[in-house]
Amino acid sequence: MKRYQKMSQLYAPTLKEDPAEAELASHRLLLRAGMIRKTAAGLYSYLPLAWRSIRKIEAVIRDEMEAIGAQEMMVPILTPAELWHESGRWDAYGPELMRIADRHGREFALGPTHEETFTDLVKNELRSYKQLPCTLYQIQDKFRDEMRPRFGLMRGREFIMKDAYSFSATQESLQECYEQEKAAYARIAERCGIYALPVVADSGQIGGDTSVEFMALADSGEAELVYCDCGFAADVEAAATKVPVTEGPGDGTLTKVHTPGLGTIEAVAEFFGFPENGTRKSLALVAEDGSSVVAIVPGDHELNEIKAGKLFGAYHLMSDEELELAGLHKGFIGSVGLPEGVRLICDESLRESVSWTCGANEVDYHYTGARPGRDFTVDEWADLVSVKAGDPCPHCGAALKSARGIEISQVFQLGTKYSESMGATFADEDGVERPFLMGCYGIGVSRTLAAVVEQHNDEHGICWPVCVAPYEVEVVPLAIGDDVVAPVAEKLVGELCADDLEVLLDDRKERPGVKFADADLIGIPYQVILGKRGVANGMAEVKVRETGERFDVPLDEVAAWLSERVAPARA
RNA sequence: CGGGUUGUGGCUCAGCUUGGUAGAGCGCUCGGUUCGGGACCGAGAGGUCGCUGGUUCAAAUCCAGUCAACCCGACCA
Repeated sequence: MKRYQKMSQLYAPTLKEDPAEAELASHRLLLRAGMIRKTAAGLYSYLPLAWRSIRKIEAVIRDEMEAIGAQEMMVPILTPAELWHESGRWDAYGPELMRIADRHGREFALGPTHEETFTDLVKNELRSYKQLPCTLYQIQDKFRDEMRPRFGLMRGREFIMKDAYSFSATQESLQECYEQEKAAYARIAERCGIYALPVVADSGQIGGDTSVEFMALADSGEAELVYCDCGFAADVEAAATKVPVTEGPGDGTLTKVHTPGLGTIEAVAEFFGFPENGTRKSLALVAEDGSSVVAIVPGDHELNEIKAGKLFGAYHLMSDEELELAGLHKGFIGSVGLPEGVRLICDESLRESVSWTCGANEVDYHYTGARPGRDFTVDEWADLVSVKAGDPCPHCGAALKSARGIEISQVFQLGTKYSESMGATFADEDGVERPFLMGCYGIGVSRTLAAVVEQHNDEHGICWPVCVAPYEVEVVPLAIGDDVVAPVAEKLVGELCADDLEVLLDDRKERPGVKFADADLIGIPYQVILGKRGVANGMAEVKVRETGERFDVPLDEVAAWLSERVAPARA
């Protein structure tokens, strides 16, 4: 027997107009539906409706964690600086780590994640391989002093996260823990009503399936990813594939061509009547160590900033002054005849190509038919490009598609990074002390809520999937003050509660239009509309929020009708 | 942290250029009429115009500083 909530008493201040501060659907609708309120930049209060959904998401997580044997616990949000010094992250984490000092001047950090705390916790108690593997987790507020908090719950400075840490004796065991978490994460996303793809997040490791992010597909997502029907998906920042390259025009002999004013890839390609892919894009940059570099990629691709960062450190593209100083000419940079002291680094995809079209390092001239090894020397071949839609899938070769996504969770194999630096060891079968092999697994709980809304809304408001809806059914009696409808609503609500349905009753003395608008905005999955005429005929009208379908159901069958549909849809 | 924009009742905004009694719509309160898709009529309440200083007889308005928020960028389980 459930209790029901009267809307007249519900703290859910809905807004008729869009708040000026909100751009994203989730941000706008959660505010308008009276589910969240901003307390300060990047800090949000969860009002009763949102909190019910959050608790449902947490319930799904708890269920899936229990199923794989992970144990829930709780550590302090406040973490002593010593732990961060041990791992080296007090300095490495940077300004994003929120620091605080107590009255004695002792320093603490508000936990942005808890590898240190959990590693420190277990290192004295998990002493033997016999106790392993062990996975512990918590659901707790996390703090990150984001440079730019935005998009409501999507990127806050304080947010709810489930974080799990596994401790294993062997790589095989770590792999197993990791796979279990990964599988659980896929089920969690699905049970929360989210369409998410597991995305390769770090391909820098050779054969590296060491980190996967789950991306809820949404145009508003901050991450760009490429994916393939074969199941491959990767963040464009991390994706690597063999980018196809076409040879440029000409017969393969080095030829200097007058190209007055053609300083862009587009103009050059048009001039030669060749696709942009047949040209070579040259970028001049200054690496972190101050050295000058020319990086060359296929003309129709972009230099990947993350990959470049790994090669060149904190680099920047040359300004006009720096170009001049280095003896380079904007729009006409190329591989042939580079000035002394400029390193030439070219993308892997170009290694087999023997007829390049690129700038001549002379204003208003390009070369065609430039051949590496014959006409110029490449100092280094490296993976430099951002993979884009249409490039071949590295697994099956089909054309990749691109999409945007919201990162809702991530699983990661840490190895011994923390256990080694913090001296967390156990005794193996031979009595030898070894560092734990660790994994960590995070889910952005509050972000998941936002992602659900991003994927389930229309022009009228939110369309909650049953599994995470604040309530399952909203009963909307019309005809205010009518002495027939009100008692019928009361009776019906009693029946629904008896069937363990979660019910919101709109008992407010509002006109029908207001009730309908709020019902659609808040987005409870099933609306039971009780009008004067229908009730007189013993009928209710049930509206399915997400599809807009309407059903006329006899009053005494409504509870059964709803139970039949709601129960199987629960998470 | 760089670039841009904005701070005026609970919300959305006008007024500022050209200084002179602080406005509208929505929301809220009371009375009445209405009642299946954000009603109407009437009567009200509610704002030191982000903050500090300056100019002026006089500042929401002009000037300087400062704080905050939002957007773009860089950054980010």
